Amino acid sequence: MSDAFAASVLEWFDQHGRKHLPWQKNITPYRVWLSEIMLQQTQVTTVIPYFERFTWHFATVEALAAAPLDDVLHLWTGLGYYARARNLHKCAQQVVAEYGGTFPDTVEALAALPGIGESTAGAIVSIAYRKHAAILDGNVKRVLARYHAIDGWPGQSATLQALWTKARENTPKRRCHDYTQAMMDLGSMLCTRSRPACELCPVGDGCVARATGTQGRYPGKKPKKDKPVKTTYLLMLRSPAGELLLEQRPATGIWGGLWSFPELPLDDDLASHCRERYGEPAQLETWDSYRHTFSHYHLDITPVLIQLGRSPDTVMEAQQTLWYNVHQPESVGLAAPVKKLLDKLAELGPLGANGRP
DNA sequence: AAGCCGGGGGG
DNA sequence: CCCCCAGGCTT
Repeated sequence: MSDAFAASVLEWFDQHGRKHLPWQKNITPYRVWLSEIMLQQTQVTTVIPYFERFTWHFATVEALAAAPLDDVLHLWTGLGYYARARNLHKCAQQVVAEYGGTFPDTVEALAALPGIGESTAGAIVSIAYRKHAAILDGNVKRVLARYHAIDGWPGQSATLQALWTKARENTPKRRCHDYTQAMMDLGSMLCTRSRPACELCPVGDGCVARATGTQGRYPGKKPKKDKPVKTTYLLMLRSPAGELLLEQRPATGIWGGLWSFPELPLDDDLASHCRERYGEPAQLETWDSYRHTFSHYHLDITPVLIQLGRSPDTVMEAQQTLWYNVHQPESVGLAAPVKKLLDKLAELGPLGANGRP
């Protein structure tokens, strides 16, 4: 039963599967691991340029382990879920310290490392080491949920267990590495979220969802809850030399470890805050606010450009600060909205003009 | 079991 | 606007 399923999937893969993605060239455990971490909750087309930059800067796990965390976060800027980058760095250091720079080859040992869960471990074992292991990523969940008509949201443990059981049952001993890749290709190329191409599916004959026309029901959808809206000023404090003041955020929480503009609650009196803190000759320019959406809330941002008459005597609080030169960028991690604002500030020109276009 | 954690692509 | 993506960690 499972053999027939795998055989059909593999036959389709030989003809139509993807075989030229960057991490499919020069396959090593390091490169497979790096790609799998980047691909967590992130689409292939988004990951590709990041993967290229990362492997260019860090060709080996030793190089990654030896790098400053700020360099890692810098290269990760824009990818999101920055805990992945911090765990990536920590994991590299553990692999070097505990395994002499060679990734372990079992699901158990891999899943004990930071940032590697059961599915990512299975992908490394099967693809990099060509040993028997199952995966269960978003693609495989969708394929199996439809094929077996498994009800429920995969976030529920019962649903997840049912999917894992099917995933393990269907994974063949032979050509396991190709099967792993094939299932991900099947999910992303044919068994798509909307309008799946069932006519082209190699296992369409046995698919319960197709037979009953219920592809849209699987996998079960996550119960949605309305996201709260938060608001803030982002203070773009610009020195006479044109540099911007950035603060490093705490290691945990949103944008953990990244550098960002000082924030001020939208309720506060902007003018008096600046007067008290940065001296009178400051010029304020409030930009149009815009919405940045996270996975669990909206953040309405109002940027404020504050041109300082002189550099304040720093030492705000215990927080780490730096003056950022938009024309000679530091190698630090930046939140996406911060990077966008810095890019916009760079376009405004060397200095002088404190107005927008 | 539920919440936290980004940003972007596509409908 | 909506959805969800090669998930894992924390509580």
